[in-house]
Parts: sequence; structure tokens; C-alpha cells
Amino acid sequence: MDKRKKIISAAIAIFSKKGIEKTTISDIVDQAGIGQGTFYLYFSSKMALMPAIAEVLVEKMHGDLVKQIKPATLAEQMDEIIKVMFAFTKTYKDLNKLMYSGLTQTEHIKDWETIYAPVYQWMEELLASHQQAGSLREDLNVRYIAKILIGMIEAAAEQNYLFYDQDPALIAEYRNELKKFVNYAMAANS
Amino acid sequence: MDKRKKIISAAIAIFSKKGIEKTTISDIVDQAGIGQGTFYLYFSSKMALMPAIAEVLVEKMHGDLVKQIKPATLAEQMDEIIKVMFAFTKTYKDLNKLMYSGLTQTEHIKDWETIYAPVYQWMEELLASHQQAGSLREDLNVRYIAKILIGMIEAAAEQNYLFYDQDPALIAEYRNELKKFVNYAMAANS
Amino acid sequence: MDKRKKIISAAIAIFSKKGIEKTTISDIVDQAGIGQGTFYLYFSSKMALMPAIAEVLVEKMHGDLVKQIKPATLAEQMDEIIKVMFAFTKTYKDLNKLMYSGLTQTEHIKDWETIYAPVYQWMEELLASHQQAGSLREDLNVRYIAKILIGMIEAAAEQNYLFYDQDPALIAEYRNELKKFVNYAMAANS
Amino acid sequence: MDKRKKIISAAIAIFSKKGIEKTTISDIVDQAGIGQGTFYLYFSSKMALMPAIAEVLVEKMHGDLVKQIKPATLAEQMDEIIKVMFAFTKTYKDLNKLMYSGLTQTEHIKDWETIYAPVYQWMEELLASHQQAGSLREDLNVRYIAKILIGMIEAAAEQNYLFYDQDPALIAEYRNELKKFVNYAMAANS
DNA sequence: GATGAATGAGCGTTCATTCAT
DNA sequence: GATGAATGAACGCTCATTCAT
Repeated sequence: MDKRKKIISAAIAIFSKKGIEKTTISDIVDQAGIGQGTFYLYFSSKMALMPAIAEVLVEKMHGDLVKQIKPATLAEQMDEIIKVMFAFTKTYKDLNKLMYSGLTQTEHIKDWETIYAPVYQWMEELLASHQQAGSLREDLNVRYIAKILIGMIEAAAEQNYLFYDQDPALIAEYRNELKKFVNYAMAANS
Repeated sequence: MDKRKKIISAAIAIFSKKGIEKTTISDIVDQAGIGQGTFYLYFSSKMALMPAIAEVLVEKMHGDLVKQIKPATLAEQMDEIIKVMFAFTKTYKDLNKLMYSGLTQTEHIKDWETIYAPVYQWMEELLASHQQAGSLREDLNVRYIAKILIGMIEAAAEQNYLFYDQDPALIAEYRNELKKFVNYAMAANS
Repeated sequence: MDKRKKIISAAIAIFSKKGIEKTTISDIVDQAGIGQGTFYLYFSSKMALMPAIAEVLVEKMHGDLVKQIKPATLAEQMDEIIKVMFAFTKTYKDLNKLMYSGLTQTEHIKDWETIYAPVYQWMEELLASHQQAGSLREDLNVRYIAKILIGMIEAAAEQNYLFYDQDPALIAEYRNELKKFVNYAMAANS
Repeated sequence: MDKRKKIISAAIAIFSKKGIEKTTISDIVDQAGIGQGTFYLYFSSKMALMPAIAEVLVEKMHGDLVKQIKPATLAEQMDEIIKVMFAFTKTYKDLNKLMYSGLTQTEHIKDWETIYAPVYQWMEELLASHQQAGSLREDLNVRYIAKILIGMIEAAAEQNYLFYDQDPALIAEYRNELKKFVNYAMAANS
């Protein structure tokens, strides 16, 4: 693994454990097993790591979605998407927090949309195919709906996993309502 | 104004301008016009301010909602809610960022739900009245829908205002899709 | 109990527990149950407490000696004196440390001899009586021997109790040697 | 001279001049001619210097003893030992104070015995040789007597030099009594 | 390229001291 | 006399950054 990758992995590990603010460059280089100065050959500051980390994460989520979402009805696919994104949020909850914190606290915010683009793109295409198949309301603009859906599912997942340890039974109820809501909103025949 | 209030106001002002990480306690006490040590009589650290700030902000949003949302049809009210929340996000975009960063980076995450409770409560009651009036789908659980709605609208607003300066025309389009989406999801007769 | 006494007692308690340097005036006034400012009505600083504390301690040791040392042979009395001083050092080991630290770090060092005077005086008289009785070597100057004895017994006790928790069996051996040593040094017929 | 040594020397110099409590890390690094942060690469705090300083001092005293004490009768050697230790206490009286204050105020007390070990060892061997030669009472345990002697001579020296400026004539008298006392205690034929 | 000892500006934090009540 | 909220100077300490090796 090259040094750059080592730094990113190390940073993800430490940020997850200690939070961004309490993590020092020293922590990162120790974890990465490289010298102090070496860090600066690859990144100009702690915050400059954020886009790289965000990219890794979003690629991971994109990969999960692509892998898990099989051809099926719109409702079934939305069900599965919600499942994948909830699972992802749960697994990487600490990193989700720091993606928000990290990206928002710097000028790297601009990179956000670029990083997210593949996921939006993927969702847009999925919705477009359903619209062509007549299973998604005709008058919805899939470009915007893709972003709305991703935003709302993430928000829902965060409400359940980020802020405190919700009772799994209540999460199931929540998810069920979310699915109904989404299905009513989109299904051509609802 | 008591010292505690002064500190919170000062912190909101400086955090908005410089970001959390770059803000020093010194900045805050200077702005507040109090002594260095006085800060520590009220807050144990910079991050301990976050819940207090979040509370102020959420109260503000709650106030805006209560003030702006007049009796009307569900669709009209949702339209207005989206308008208010988009406006709020736009106005306080820096503070929104820091609420995320600030609360998520500390143990104060737990306070989040408590702070948000009044807004959820207000939305839930609004939805319940529509359900009684027959204008909201019978089978939706208003408790969860309230949280889903607030989460999704905030996410949508953040996508438009937080990450970069979106073209207002595109924002209008986005909002329009959002309204359609929400209306389809909820309106009894859609 | 008047405020001054309260302060001294509180200071002894806290100094023993936390050490001088880590003790704050705040700690002392809290323990004493008085106001911040009140401290300054009685003492000008933390270190100004030291002579008062030393006085309390030395009076205590003097009292123990006077109470415990009964008429007896010189050897028996020395045995008892060693016992009392070892016990005293053990019980008040933290305070002994701080008497050294406290007094030596200030201009109050000068007070030391004055504070100790009664103990030296008492020992001198004890030795003088033995000299008159012929049980203490004629040619020893009791004025100096009194100070030497007190110094050496304290030093011995400190070696055993102050620096680490010595095995009681070894302490007993040590004390036995000390008694022999002292007896050889002083007893007219050794 | 390496940085660690520089720090110790600087600390000894400043502590002697200003006392421990009034000395700041800043003072030390200025005197040592190193950067603020460098201090912390070698010592974790001001108090963590104490064992290192004590070691330097005790080594110095040990060196003085080894150098000055020539083969001679027990009485002559004890005379010389007292002379050396009094001189040492006089020269380094400020440092003696701070060794007490410094070591006793921290967890480093435990190190004390280790630091003193070489001196105790040296004294023990000296006494043992006299015992073999028949010039020291047979029944004294040299291991304990070594510690007793060093403790008592130091205590005596401190009584004369540490607490106030004693009249030299009186010090001479004191020392004379001390020699007599020690000689009576130990000499085989007294 | 890689290192890590050294740096020192700058931060959070403490706490003795004051003074209006 | 007694108080304790408020102060702010001053300290310990951190840690991003550099640079000689």
C-alpha cells in the first residue's frame, strides 16, 4: 500500500475513534507508521484529508448499492436501497459524522457534490428506467428526485443511528413508514 | 442580558464568521465583553456551547414555523413549511454547518433529539389534525412522518444552500419537485 | 470554631490529600465552608499558612511526647521517644512532607526554629535530668544532643515511612539498631 | 552537552535562584537555550525533573565522599565525613531544600531510595571494613547504621545551614558534639 | 523520498485576587 | 465582617510545521 493510502486509512481509523478535532497529525502518522514530515508530502493539512476520506466512503456506499440492488419492482428496490443505506449509516456512523464535520468546516465543501455525483447518477438512472417502464409517476423529474431520495433516506438513517442508540423495533417501524411514504410518493399506481 | 446569554450570542456570531475550529475562547470572550475566566463559570469548554447554540437555533426555527404556518390545506401548508425551512437554512447556513459539526463531535449528540423535540411535536400535531380532517392518508403514522418530513426537507435545503451557491432557478425547480413528492406521498386524494 | 482555625484545619486536610502545589485557595475555602474573600482576611497567601500549620503539628508532637514519656531509665525513655516519634511520623507523614516543602519554600523558614523550640527544650531538660542522675555521659552538651537526637530520630522515621511503605519487620530491625546506637552514644555505662 | 543535560542544569540553576514554585517552564527553557516544546520531549512536567536533579546532587555528594575520605581510623573518617556532608549541605542548601520539596510533592518519592542507594552502599562498606578490623562495635548491623548515620548527619547539617544562618562558632560546637556522639555510639573501645 | 527531533506561536485553562453587595 | 461572582494575567502544554540528515 502506498503512503498516501496508508495515511487515508490511518486517518479514517483515528478520526472514527477520537473525532476530528482531537486527532493530531502525530496520531495519524503513528497509526500509518510513517514519519512526521512524510504526511506533508501528501497532504497540506489535517482538513485536506477530508475530500479523500469522503471519496472513499461514498465509493463504498455506491459499491454497496450497485452490488445489492437487483432488478425488481420499484417498491422492492426502494426497500432494498433503504436497507443498504441504513446498514451503511449504522456501520460507518462515526465516519458519517466526520464527513459532515470535516467537509463543512473547510473550503472543501465544494467537492461534496462532485464526490456524491456517482451515487446521484446511479439513482437517477435507476429511477429513469422505472419511469420508462411506467412504474414511476411520469411527472417527477428524476434528476431532482434522485437527490431528494438520497437526502431523505440518509437523514432518516441518521435520525435513527447517529444521534442515539434507537430501539431496533422502533427503527423497524420508522423504516416501514419511510417505505410507505416513498412508495406513495413515487409509485405510478398509488 | 445575563452573562450566559452574552456568551451564547457572541459564540454564534464568531462561529458563524470564523468556523468552530478557528474560533478561540479568547474571540468569544472579547466579543461578549467579559473576562477570560468568566467563560468557564458558564461553560466547561468551547464544545459545551454547542447544545446551547443548537437550542437557540431550533427555537428560532420552531418560532418561524409557528409564526408563518397559517391554517390552510395540507399542500399549502407543506409548501409554506418548505419555504420557511429553506429560508431558514439559507439564512443560518453557517450555523447549520456548525450545529452538525459541533454536536456530532462531542458527547452532546444525545441532546440533539431533546432539542429537536418541540419541532417534531409541532409537526406531528399539524399532521394529526390533517389526518382527522381526512386530508392526510389514514395509514401514515404521523409520529414518524413528522421526523421523516423534517429530515428530508432539511436535507433538501442543505443540498441547495450548504454545499455551494446554487442557481436560484434550479433551487426553485428542486423545491417544486420536493413539493410534488411530498404531496403525492401524503395527500389523501393523490 | 473561629474562621482562622477553620482555615488551618481545612488547609491541613487538603494539603495532606493533594499536596501543596496542587491545592488551591478555592479548595481550602470550600473545605472550610467560608467565602473566597474571607481567606484573605486571615492569611495573605497560601504559603502564609505554613507557619500556622507547622505550629499545630509541632505542638501535637510535643504533646504526644509529654504525655507518653514517663519517668524511667534513659534507655527506656529513649525507646519510648523513638516509638512516639516513629508513630507520629507515620500518622502525619503527608503533613511532615508539606512542613518541609512549605516552610522551606518561603521566607517562613526562619520561624522553624522558634516553632521547634519547645520540643528541643523539653528534650534538653530530659537529658539534663539524666545527666544530673549520672545516667547520661557527663561530657555531652545536652543542648546540642537534644537537637541531634530529634534530628536523627526524625530522619530515621522518615527513611522508613516517608519514602515508601517499608516492611514492618524491617522497620523493627531498623528501630532496634537505632536504639542500640543511641544507647551506646549516651549511656554513661556503655 | 545533550538537551536533557542542558535542561537539568538550567533547572538546577533557576530552581536554586527562584524556588520551585516560582520557576516556570519558560524560565527553564530560556536558560537552557532550547524551545518550549523541546522540554516536553524529555520531561513530562516540572516535577518530573526532580528525580534527575536529585540524582545529580546525590552523585555529587557521593563523589565528594569518595574523593575526600582517605584510609584512617574510624573516628578520623567520621570526622571527615561530617565535614564533607556539612560542606555539601552548606554549598547546596537551596538545592537540598528543593530536593525535599520536589521529591516529596510528587509520586517520585519512590525513586528516592534508589537514588540514595550508592551513598548508603558506600557507607555500609566503609563500616563493614571497620567492623572486620575490630574498630567498630561487633553487634551493630552496618546496613542500618549506614542509613542512620547519613540521616543524622544530614539532619544535623540542615539544622545548622538550612533554616537560618547560624553563627560559625556555634556550628563548630554542634559538630563537635555530633562527632563525640557518633564516636561513642560506634567505636569499639569507647 | 523519507525522516523525526526540534521548534515556538498560540491555545485552553487556572486561580489568586478584588470589590460591590 | 463576610461573601462569591467576576476578573485577567500568566501558565502549562500542544501540535502543526520545518529542515538537516
